[in-house]
Order: sequence, then structure tokens, then C-alpha cells
Amino acid sequence: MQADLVIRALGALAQEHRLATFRLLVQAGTEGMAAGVLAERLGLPASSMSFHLAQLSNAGLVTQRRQSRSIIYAADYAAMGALMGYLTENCCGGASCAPATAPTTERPNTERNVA
Amino acid sequence: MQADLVIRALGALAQEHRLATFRLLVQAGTEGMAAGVLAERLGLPASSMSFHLAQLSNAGLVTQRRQSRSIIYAADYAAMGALMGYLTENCCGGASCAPATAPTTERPNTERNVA
DNA sequence: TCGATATTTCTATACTTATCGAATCATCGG
DNA sequence: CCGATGATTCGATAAGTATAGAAATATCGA
Repeated sequence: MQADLVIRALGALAQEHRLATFRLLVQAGTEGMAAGVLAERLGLPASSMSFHLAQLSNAGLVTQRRQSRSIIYAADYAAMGALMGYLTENCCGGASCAPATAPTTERPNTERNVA
Repeated sequence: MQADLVIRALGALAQEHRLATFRLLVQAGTEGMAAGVLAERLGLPASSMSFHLAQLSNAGLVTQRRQSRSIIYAADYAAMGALMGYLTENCCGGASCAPATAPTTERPNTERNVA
């Protein structure tokens, strides 16, 4: 992952609503969530939600697919993994940076996410 | 690490010069580097460098200490580790996000970093 | 085809960030 | 104490980001 993409990814996550959006998508798993559902969960107007989703998409952190009228967004785990890899290799001195905590979050994957 | 700090940390790293700065500091190790040396390495005017260092400091990613006329900045590995921990727990689904690559960078720690 | 639904694009506005010269502050050597 | 050095703060300006209503686009059900 090259520096430019890393910067866009970091910038995409460096915003309250977008970080919350991405966390929801990570929880939602590969099924993803529709833009409208995300907007409702976050209490954002549709146009604002769309703006933020575009930023995440531009940074390569989410994928999108149309399903009927909805557009379903899903977290791109590979991209996030690449970002983590970059940070681990370039921004973490020796081993001191590898977090001791193992990932505990699980992702449901079964939810009505299309309106 | 709470969301607000995470956002500030991500925002601090989401900028070309600051990411480069932080990488240099990580390489420099606990000895750190003086603001002037960083500015020279990055080809930035002193005031710009100071601005970026303030951002990194505000995000808690670097520490500073005065040594004679110089101010020495150093990467705060614990803060970076906490950031990685947050991302791992909140932004990485199952295990798919843990990067396979082990950190290979070593940090010299022995350099003339005070002018 | 028409109306309803889901989402994006457009437009305007407010806010935040980046840049960098000039002025200011702190420290040192003599 | 003074000049020189290293760094920050100030101030102005340019550029980018966030917000959200209104208009436009796409899809569906009847």
C-alpha cells in the first residue's frame, strides 16, 4: 500500500461519522448495510451520508453494490488489513506497537439491511 | 483509547508531511530528533514544521523535551500501540485484518540530532 | 406509465486546515 | 548583557472539508 492511499484511508477514518460508519460496516460483515440504514442509525441526512460514504469509497475502505433500490456498502477487510500492515511496518518501532489485545468483536452477518 | 483521541490521531497521521515526520521519528527511536533537523530533512520551513509537530503532539503521538536550544521530538510508541489496538478491535472484523507481515524496521538510536 | 422509494449529485455556506514570512520567545557562548 | 541560534506564535491567505436542502437519477410495484 503506497503512502498516498494510506493518507486517504487515514483521512477517511479521521472523522466522527465516518469512523462510526466504518465500525458499523465492520460489525455488519460481508453482507454490508444499505446507505439508508446507515444514515438512519447515525442520524444523518441522506446527502451527508452519501458524502461520507463517497470518502470511504474513494479511500478504498468500502465496497458498494446495488441491490434493488438500495446500495449496499461493506467494509473492505483487505484494504483495512493493508492499512494495518503499513502502519505496523512504518509507524511502529520494534515490537512495542503490536497491541496485546486480540480482536474480540464478532460480526452477525444476518440482518435486514435492505429497506 | 476513546474515539475522540483516535480521530485526532488518525487526522494527525493523515497528512503527507506529518506521516513522513512520524515515520522519521519512529526510525529515530527514543532519542528522537530536533525540530530543526526534521524541518531540514523534510524541506519544510520552520514555522510549517512547528505547525505539524503541534498537531502530532496534540494527538498524543509524540513527546517533546527541550535540550539546550533544541526541542527534541520523539514518537510515543505507547500511543501508537493504543491506536493500533483500537483499530484492531473496532475496525477489523475477525482475524482477516491482522497483517501477516512482521515488523522489520529497526531503529538506529545513535545519531546527531541536536544542532 | 406513474407514483413511491433509495440514493446520489448539485449548490451554497460555514468551518477547518495548510502554508509560510515576520515577529516573538528562550537559550547559549563569550 | 548581547548577538546568534533554535523554535514557536502571529497573521494573512489559499485550499480543502462538512453540512444539508433541493434537484436529479435509478429502481420497483401496480
